Amino acid sequence: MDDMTLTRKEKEKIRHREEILRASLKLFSEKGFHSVSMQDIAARAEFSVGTLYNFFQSKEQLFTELLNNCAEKIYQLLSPILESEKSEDAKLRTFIRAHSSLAEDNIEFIKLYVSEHGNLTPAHGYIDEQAGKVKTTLYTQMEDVIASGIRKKIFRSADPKITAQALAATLQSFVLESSRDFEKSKVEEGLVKIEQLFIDTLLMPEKSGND
Amino acid sequence: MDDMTLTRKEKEKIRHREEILRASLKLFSEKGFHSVSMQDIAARAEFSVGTLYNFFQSKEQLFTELLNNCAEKIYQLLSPILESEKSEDAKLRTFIRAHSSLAEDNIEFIKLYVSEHGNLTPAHGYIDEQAGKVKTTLYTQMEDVIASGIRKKIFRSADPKITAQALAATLQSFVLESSRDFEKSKVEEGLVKIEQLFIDTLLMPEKSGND
Amino acid sequence: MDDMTLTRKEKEKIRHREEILRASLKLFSEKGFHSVSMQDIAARAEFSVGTLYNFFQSKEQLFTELLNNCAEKIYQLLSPILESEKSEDAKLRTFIRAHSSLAEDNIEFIKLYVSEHGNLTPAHGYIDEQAGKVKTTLYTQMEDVIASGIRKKIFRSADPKITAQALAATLQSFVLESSRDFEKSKVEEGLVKIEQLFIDTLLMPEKSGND
Amino acid sequence: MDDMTLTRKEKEKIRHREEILRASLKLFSEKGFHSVSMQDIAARAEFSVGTLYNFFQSKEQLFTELLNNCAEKIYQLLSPILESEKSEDAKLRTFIRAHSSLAEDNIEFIKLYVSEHGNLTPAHGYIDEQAGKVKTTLYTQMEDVIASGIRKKIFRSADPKITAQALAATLQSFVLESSRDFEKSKVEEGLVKIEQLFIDTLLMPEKSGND
DNA sequence: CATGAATGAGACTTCATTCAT
DNA sequence: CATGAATGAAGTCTCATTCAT
Repeated sequence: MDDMTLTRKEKEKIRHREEILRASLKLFSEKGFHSVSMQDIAARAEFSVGTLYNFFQSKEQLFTELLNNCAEKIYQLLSPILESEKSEDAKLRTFIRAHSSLAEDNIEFIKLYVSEHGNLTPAHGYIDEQAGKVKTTLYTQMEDVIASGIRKKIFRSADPKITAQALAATLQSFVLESSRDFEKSKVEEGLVKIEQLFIDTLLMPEKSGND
Repeated sequence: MDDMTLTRKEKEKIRHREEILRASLKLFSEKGFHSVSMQDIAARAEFSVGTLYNFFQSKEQLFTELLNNCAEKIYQLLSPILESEKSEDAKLRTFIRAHSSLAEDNIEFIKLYVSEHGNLTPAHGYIDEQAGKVKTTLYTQMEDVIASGIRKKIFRSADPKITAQALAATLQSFVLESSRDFEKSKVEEGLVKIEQLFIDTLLMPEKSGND
Repeated sequence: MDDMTLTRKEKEKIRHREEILRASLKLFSEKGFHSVSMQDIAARAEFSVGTLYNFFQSKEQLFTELLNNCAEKIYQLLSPILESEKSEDAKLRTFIRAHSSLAEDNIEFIKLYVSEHGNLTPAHGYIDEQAGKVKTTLYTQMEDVIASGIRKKIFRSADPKITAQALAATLQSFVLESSRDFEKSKVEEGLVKIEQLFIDTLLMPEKSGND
Repeated sequence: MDDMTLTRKEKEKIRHREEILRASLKLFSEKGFHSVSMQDIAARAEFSVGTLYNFFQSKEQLFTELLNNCAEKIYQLLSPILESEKSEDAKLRTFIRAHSSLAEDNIEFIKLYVSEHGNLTPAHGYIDEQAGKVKTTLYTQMEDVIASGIRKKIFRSADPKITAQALAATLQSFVLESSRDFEKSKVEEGLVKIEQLFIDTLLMPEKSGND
């Protein structure tokens, strides 16, 4: 019982913390970092301002936490796909299609990420390591998959780095656009086209019969 | 004489306005909209705060003006290329390579545009019509060129909309990255690779000479 | 047994109270009243904030209590010296030398006392009666000793009040300075000089052996 | 005329700055640094809070400025006395008596200085150089005067450092006490007694007939 | 049109205090 | 008596904007 009491309190604390994070995410993704005040967050989370500071050292730290969560979720979704045991073209196809659920589940995360992307660019000094590392890691993994596919003659010769960047940029642009008014079927349709555009043209000509 | 005096005054007025815009652009592109104060701009432009308000109604309007200029310049550079009389593949190749000088000359514009891209998204209500229109127009023109190329069997079959978006996203991502520390030869090298990636693979197989 | 339990509990209560006071003293003397939060004290005392309020009505009351303890300790040390049966000059010499151990043992008390001396001046309304009374009492006792010494022709004629104030001010200034980095031998050396300065010159000329 | 206009504006600015300083001094000396808010100062100075920050970078800097002024004024009053061409005993007598006008004119300065003396002690890291330097300089000058007097056999042998410290502490204590309710005649009376206590007893016995 | 001192709303953050457990 | 999460008033400081000169 004593144990339970303790657990209950701790559970509450975690729940409260998550409520704050949820409220923050919503607001930040809607209006951007600078246009949301701690008072706004407090009001939306139905806590007092002071309580926010019992959980997070500062507004910036709260935002960073959010970014980290975002990056981590995306990483957990996408990285395993690129690290799987499938063939290179299958990996990339799955990778592309995974952006559908990513767009569906994490619209706010994506908005958040993009909403302050400018100000969080290395150029301005900000950007937290975690988010940056995730991005770099995913890019590298994409490159590796493409390079590996080329070595195995699954793909025709191309620059892996640029190809990875192009695919990533396209997907990001598409997902962001989709997040404006999400519609599952349309998104999947678009992703199929991206798949065709990138993967089919990458495949070696002799590898006929794709789709 | 009265006429001359007026003209001289007016010229000066225009020059002052441009000086303010130049100072603003520099600062906004360096630190982002919210981290630059009107006092900062006044100091950099070597005018008083009051003078800024003689030229622009508000900080936001000044920023919007800047965005418009940015969009307009980019439009003036890129649109003629897509509207020219060359063949579709030549247009796209030129279009892509034009991003080199774009990156060189308008690094600040680009940083500016991206730096507040999030907060200026339709979702937030901001974004000025002009900049939005430019983007839409360019996209449409790209689509048209691609569609036209496909119709003429210069390009193989592909979704023009998605292809345009992919190319645009890739170029934007690349130019932005290049703007961190610009180096002409590297940028051109990269653009050639983008050209290969997109154009060469779009070309009909019988069009020989693609890798 | 009930009695024992109660006593044990009460002993613990007192111990807890003293632990809080000890932690407070340390912090207040280091950083001053306004730069120490109840949270700081709670952390250092290894109690919760709420517990602090079970012992003390408010932060100010806690501080006042500390001042009282401080004054009381000093009083217990110094007053008996002035009230002893020795000759007047011996009393003053002992009084002066006692400031060595006072500086040694109560550096924190002294820092505390001085650290907020300004804000606790009658002019500001604060200062607790106890501490004020102690000061007044000691001053009066010093005066009395000096006056008595003069009456007995041990000391030459001088204004007892001013002399007492001068001696007190000098000692306070010296002890405070010593508390910055205490070194026993240096302190004692200084006190000897103060003794020479004040007592030897107070002694009647026929009292030989003064310098 | 153009010149006059400029001067008028600048004079106004200086006047405003001084008004803020005056208001701050009053409040700080009454309640101490931490118990006075910038709002308080703004209200008393009849300016807005923002205006305060047009003149001073921070609350602390405003306070420091005040301390500097204080220290400088005291230095300008006292240092010349110790540096004058008079005999050593005359210098010290004049020095002591000068504390009368010091107490009269600068009660607030003194309260200010003492009001936060604790928190501005080196121990806490604060204290501005200027004020510290003034104190050190005056102490050194006092020491020099005393040492010189001893060398010239005007004063009998004594430790110059401790004697200087004792005199300074006594005067400070006395002036502070006097500042509670200033009464010129009483203050001068007290200073005469301090003079007798310190100077007369310092004089060589054979130098009879003083006072 | 130029100036820049003045404004004051509003942002972030701290902390003494309370209260339910 | 112990706990510590929650509170919210209050403090410092910033900055877009105004207006008298």
